[in-house]
Amino acid sequence: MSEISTQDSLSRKEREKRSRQQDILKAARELFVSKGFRETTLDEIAHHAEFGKGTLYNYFASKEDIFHAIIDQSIEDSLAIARESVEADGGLREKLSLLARKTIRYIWENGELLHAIYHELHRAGSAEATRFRDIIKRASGMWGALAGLLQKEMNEGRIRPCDPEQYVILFDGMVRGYCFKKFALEESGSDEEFAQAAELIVSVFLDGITERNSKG
Amino acid sequence: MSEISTQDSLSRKEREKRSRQQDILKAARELFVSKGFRETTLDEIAHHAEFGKGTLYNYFASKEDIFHAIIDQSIEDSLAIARESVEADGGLREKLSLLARKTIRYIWENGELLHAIYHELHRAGSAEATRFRDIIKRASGMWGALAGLLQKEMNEGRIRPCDPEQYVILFDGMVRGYCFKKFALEESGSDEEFAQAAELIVSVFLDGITERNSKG
Amino acid sequence: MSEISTQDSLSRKEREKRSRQQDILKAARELFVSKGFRETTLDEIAHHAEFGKGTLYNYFASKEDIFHAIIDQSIEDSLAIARESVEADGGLREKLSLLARKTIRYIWENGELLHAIYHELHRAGSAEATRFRDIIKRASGMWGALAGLLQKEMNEGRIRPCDPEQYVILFDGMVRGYCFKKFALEESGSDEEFAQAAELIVSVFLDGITERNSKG
Amino acid sequence: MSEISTQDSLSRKEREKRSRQQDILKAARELFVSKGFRETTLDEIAHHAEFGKGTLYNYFASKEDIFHAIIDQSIEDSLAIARESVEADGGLREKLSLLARKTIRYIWENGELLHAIYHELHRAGSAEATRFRDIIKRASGMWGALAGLLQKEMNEGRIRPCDPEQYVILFDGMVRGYCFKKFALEESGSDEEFAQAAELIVSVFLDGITERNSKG
DNA sequence: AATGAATGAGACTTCATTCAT
DNA sequence: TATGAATGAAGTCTCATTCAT
Repeated sequence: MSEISTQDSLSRKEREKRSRQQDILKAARELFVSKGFRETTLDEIAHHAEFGKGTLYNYFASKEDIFHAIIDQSIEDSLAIARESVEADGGLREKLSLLARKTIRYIWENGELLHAIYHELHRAGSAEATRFRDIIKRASGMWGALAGLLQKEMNEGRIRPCDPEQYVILFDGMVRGYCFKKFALEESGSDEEFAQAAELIVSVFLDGITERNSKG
Repeated sequence: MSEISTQDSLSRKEREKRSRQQDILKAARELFVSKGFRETTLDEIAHHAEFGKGTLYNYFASKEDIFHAIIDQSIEDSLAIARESVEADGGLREKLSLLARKTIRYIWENGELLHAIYHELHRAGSAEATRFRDIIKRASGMWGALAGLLQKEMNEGRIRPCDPEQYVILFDGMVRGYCFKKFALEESGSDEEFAQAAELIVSVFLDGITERNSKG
Repeated sequence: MSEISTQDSLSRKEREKRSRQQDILKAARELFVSKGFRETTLDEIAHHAEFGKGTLYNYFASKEDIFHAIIDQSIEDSLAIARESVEADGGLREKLSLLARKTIRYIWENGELLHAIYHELHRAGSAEATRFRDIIKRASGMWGALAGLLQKEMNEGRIRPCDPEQYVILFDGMVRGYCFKKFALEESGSDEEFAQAAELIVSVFLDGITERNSKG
Repeated sequence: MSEISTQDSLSRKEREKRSRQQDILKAARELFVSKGFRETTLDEIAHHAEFGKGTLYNYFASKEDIFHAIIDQSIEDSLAIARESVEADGGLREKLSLLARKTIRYIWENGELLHAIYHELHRAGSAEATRFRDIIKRASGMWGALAGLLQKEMNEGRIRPCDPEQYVILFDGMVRGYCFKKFALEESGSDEEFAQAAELIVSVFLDGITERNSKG
């Protein structure tokens, strides 16, 4: 009995701990999204999370630790988007289109956070290489499912043979290129607009920009 | 005659000042490239430039000023690459190919700096918006020449009608997407490799990835 | 009951905060008195207050803020002296005499601080004019009570009609003139000496220096 | 001959040196008057004097030295004012009146400089005591002539017996008190206004503020 | 477990002074 | 003699982290 109660207690404690962690991450994420990592102070995070500053250190070892947890979350998000799109109904074009739309929207809503992540990843290139190398690998794996899809199409001769990962990278690049330019210069964006951009990207990706109207 | 000597003297001073500025920029650039802007201290810049800390302030008003000067340089570089590529001999495919190769190489050599710039531009989104908005505009203008090229092709019915700037953005996105993935994960890169990547990008951009062998 | 305990707790915190603020002000005041505002560094204040440098910023927003708090204290002191003297028993001569004695003593004990304040007020003449203009006005208001007293005497024909504030300024000038000269040149001063000076000042103020022995 | 020429040359050099010193002092004084001593940088002085920064060190050993030279000048000015007033035609009342007017005007025109001097003198109280003690003594001596005048009147029974220096201090205090209050709160001042204030001060000094109309 | 006052290293910037030309 | 580029000590302020309560 005491065991069970202890178990329960621990389990409850564990659950509560997770819950508090999530509260903190949520608060931190909101601030990172709007101000960037470097520019957000622990005081702000603590205040926004409605905890004492010291309390944060009961859940995370350092400010960086909080950030890494958020990076993990974000990678999960991206992986989910990729998975959902690949598993959606329809053919390649539809899946790519969905992926592009979802990605654009996600970047739109998390722009600054993604940028902060990007920054931190880069910065790590030299310093804590190993740790971050892993993170990047995981993030890259995000495109694995899509690469698999392309490989299948390739096998069936519907798209040109090539390293499918390369294709994925280029597709991703177009999406991000669009977002960077768009969000750097304009303040507003509508779903409709994003859908149009997604169509253009998919269209260029699949068909290129060369006109092939000819044909007698 | 005394005028000439005066002129010479002034000119020498001016030249020396420029030279020192370049020395400082070079040192700062190297540090920014390897550590990022925020992470580089004035002490480090001064030491690396082999000047006293105070001396830097005879040439630049602030740490930010140094950074802006470097951004300007980099934008000039990029504009030059775009211009050279557009004005090169050959057709659209050759020009795009050249542009891609040059850009990849430039990013390869200046990756961290470009990232630092990108970071700083983003960070400014809210604060000193106006100033940086201008910088981004200038940097974007970089693609104007290329857009003009596409417009011409469009007019002659050789590529699908669309906002040419959009096309440029997607092309640029693919180039940068390739670089990001490549340089984040690998330490080495050869000209040959870059050339292959450039070909792939141009090929996808112009023709898409869909196979069109068939056709009786 | 829990409310009361909460109240107590809050009150204790608040009281402690005030107490620490006073500790810091006391330390700062001592240094300002002996070295002047500009010449006192935050490190010195922190060390003398036996706090870490950063701790000061938990209580005051800036070095200037500390100084302003001290100015406020000093103005309160002066206002209190003026009020007490005016409300003291006795006629005009006795009140003025008391005021002079108290003021001399106060200046004697706080000379350098007052000077530092004076300096800072002056310095502000051009820059943060508005803020300091207010402080000066408040400090000037200090003489309002005395001016009222003179006005009453004037109404009753006992002193020559004139803007009573002007009179107050002149009286104050004599007191400060005495202090400046005295304290600049001599290191010691006794209550007796101060009382004599006060008598002389009041005597000149009320009767002038002209001999009117004549009579019969 | 060579001796004479050398003498001439030295003399010319000496004269030129003095002249340059005066140029520098003039420039520095103008800046000190408008910005205070601490707040004026050597760069500003050099630029305003139209000399190179290093050149200043050929004429003065330090920034402080420049300031001391200006203090000396200012003391000379004050001594001159005192002397002129005492030697002017008329009786005591006229002389005092002239002195008050001249002093008010001088303070009006050199307020910030005088304040800076006052500040520096005070600051020295503890540090370079000896040097400044001398300066203050000299400055005090400024009132010697006036004290002598009062002594004479005293001897002839026209003013109440007392240490004449004390009287001078009080007179001076009234003048400065008026100026402080006036200049701290108002931006403008006319000669007429100053003359009225001077009359009031002299009147209070000589006759006090007590009404003595009556007398049966 | 929760708190937030305390800490102090470290960042950027200023400016009087020096010294090679 | 005149110059001003170079210097670096010193100043104010920030903030991630610790620790006593």
